[in-house]
Amino acid sequence: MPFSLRQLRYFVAAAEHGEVSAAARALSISQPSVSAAIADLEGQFGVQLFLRRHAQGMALTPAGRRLLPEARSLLEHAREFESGAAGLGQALAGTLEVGCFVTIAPFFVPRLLSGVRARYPGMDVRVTEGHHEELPKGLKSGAFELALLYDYAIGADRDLLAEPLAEFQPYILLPKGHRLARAAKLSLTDLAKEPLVLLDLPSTREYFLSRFIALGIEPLVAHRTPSYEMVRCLVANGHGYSMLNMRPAEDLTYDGKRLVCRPIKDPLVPARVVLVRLAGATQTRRAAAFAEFTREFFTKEAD
Amino acid sequence: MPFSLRQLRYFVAAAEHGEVSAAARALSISQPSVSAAIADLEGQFGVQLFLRRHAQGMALTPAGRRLLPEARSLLEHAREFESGAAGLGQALAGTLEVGCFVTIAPFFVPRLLSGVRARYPGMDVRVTEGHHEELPKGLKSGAFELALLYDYAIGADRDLLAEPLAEFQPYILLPKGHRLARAAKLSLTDLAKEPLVLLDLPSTREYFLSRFIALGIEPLVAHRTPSYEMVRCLVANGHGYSMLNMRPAEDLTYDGKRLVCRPIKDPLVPARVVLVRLAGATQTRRAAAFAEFTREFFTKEAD
DNA sequence: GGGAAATATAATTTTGCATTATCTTGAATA
DNA sequence: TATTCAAGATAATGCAAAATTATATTTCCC
Repeated sequence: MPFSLRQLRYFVAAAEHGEVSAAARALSISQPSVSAAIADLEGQFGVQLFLRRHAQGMALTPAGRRLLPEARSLLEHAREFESGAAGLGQALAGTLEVGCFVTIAPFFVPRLLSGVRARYPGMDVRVTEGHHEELPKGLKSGAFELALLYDYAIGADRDLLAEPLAEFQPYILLPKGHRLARAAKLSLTDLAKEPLVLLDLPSTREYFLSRFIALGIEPLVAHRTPSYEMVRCLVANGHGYSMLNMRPAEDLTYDGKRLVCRPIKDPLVPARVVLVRLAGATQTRRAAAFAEFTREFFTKEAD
Repeated sequence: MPFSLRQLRYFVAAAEHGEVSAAARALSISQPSVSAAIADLEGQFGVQLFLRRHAQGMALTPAGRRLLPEARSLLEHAREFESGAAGLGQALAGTLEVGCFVTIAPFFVPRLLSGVRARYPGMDVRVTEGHHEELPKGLKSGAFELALLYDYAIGADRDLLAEPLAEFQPYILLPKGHRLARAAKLSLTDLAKEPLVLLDLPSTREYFLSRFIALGIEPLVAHRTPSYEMVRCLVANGHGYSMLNMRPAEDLTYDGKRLVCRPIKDPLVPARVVLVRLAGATQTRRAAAFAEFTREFFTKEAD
C-alpha cells in the first residue's frame, strides 16, 4: 500500500481549505508536513491533484476533484472500522457475575480471571464461591449469570443449561505409609472396613457415597467436614481415607503431612465440571465471551 | 486515526496464515514487526484479537474473528481507491474538462466530440465555452485541462503552452449587393471610410482593430456586438462591413439575408487556433489522447 | 529432560514524519 | 516599476515509529 490514511486526511483537509497552510492549522501540524504528504500522493498516483497558485493557495485539478469524494469515503470507512473495533472491546466492558463451587475455585478461577482480564481488559469478572445448593439458586435469582460446578449437583433441572468443561476421576486419599498405599490401584471393596473421612458438602456428600453404594458397599464414615483441606489433614494424620475429585499440585497438607493418592480400580462415573447458565435467559456478550474463554481454557487444560 | 492500513494488512495476513512467522515470511518482513503491529492493534482497540498458543501459532479470538472481515473490507476499499487514483492519470475512461472560445466552438467542437467518443468510448469530454479572458483563468484554476482558442489571446504568458492547430486568414463580410462586393479581393484601405461592425469580445476586438492600425488605418466603428451571428445580421442588413476569421457553411443569416465574403489583399498575420495547456502541470493520458486526436483532426481539415 | 517451533522481548538501525528556518513565486500595492 | 505580502516548496534537523537481528520464553513432542 503506497499511501497512508494520514496522507489522505491531509489531502482532504487541503482540498477543503483550498490552502495547505489553512489545512495545516486545522490539523494542528506544520505546513510542510501537509505539502509533503500531498506531493507524495501525487508521486504515488502519478497524477497532479492540485494546481499551485502560489499566493492564491491551491486548486483541485479535475483528477483531484474526482479523487476527493473517494478519499472521503475511504476515510469514513476507516472511521467506521475503528468505532466497530473499539466497540468490540467496549461492549464487553462492565461487570460479569460468576458463581463457582468452593472446591473447584482455587484450581481454576485465579487463572481464568487472569486470562479474561488479559483478553478483555474492560471486563470485570466477579466470582462468588458457593455450595451446590446455593449456586443454582444464585443463577435463578440473577445473582450470577454463569456458574462453575459439578454436574452431579444439577440433576434433572430443566431450567439450567450445563456445558461440560472437564472430567475428573475420583481418587483415593491415604496417609503416607498406609498399608493400602502400597497398591498402585485400589478397589473400593478394599476400603469397606476402613474409616472414611467424608467431604461433607451438599450433593458432593451424596455423590461420593453413591460411588460406594453403586458397588454395594456401605462405607464407614468416621469423620465429616465441610472443608476440603480439613479432609486432607484428617487423612494425612491417620484418621482414615477419603475420596476426592480434584488433586492439588502437592500432596502435602497445611500442617506439613504427606498424602498418597491412588486411582480407583472400579469403573466409576467421573465428576464433570460444567459451566451452567439459565436456559431461558439470553446471554450477555460478556457472558458469551467468558464462556468462550473458559471453553478454550479447559480445552488447553485437557491437553 | 489510531491504526494504520499497514497494521491491518499484517493482522489479516496473520489471521490467514494462523502464524505470525508465516505471515511475516509472506509479507517479506521480520516476525517481530508483525507481532508488534498486532499487539498495537490490540492495545488500540482494547481487545485481544489472537490467542497465543506458543508452539502452535495463533488462533483468532471471537473478537478477532468478527474484526477480520471488516479489516478485509477496509483494505479492499483502500485497494480500489488506489487503483482508481492511479487510473486517473493513466486510464482514458473518465472525464476530461476542455475549454473552448465561444466563436470557435460551433465550427469544430461537435465533430471533435463525435470523433473522440468514437475513438475512446470510455472517455467523457466536457466542453465549457468561454471568452478569451476566462479560458486562461480556467486552465490555471483547474477548471479545465485543455483549451481551444486563438493565439492572440495568450500573448506572452509563459505559464501556458500553446500548440498551433490551424490558421485562419481574416476576411471581409459585406451585405449582398454592396458596391465593394464586386471586387474579388479587398484592401482594408478601401474600407477606411465604411462603417465597421465590430465583434466586440475581449482580445478579438483588439485583434481585429490592430489589423487596421497595422496598416495605418483608423476604422469607423459603427456597431459593436459580442454576438457572432449579430455581426453577420447587422452586415447583411446593410449596417456596415465586418472582418471575421471563421466562415460558416452558408453565407446566410438567421433572418434570411445573404452575405458576401471577400478575401483581403493586404498581408495580414493570420489568426491561429491553438490548443493550450498549463506549462507546469503533468498531462493526464486523457488530455494527451484528446490533444492527439485534435491534432489529427485539424491536419485532415487543412487538406 | 532435551530439542524444536512459535511468539515475545530487547537492543539497534533505519526510515518516516514532524518541526523550524529559509527560499521562491506570483499578486497586490504604492 | 519596485516593494511588500501571502502561500507553497525546500532544506536541515530532531524525534518517534518501524524495521531488523539476536535472545528469551513457552509449549509441544520425542
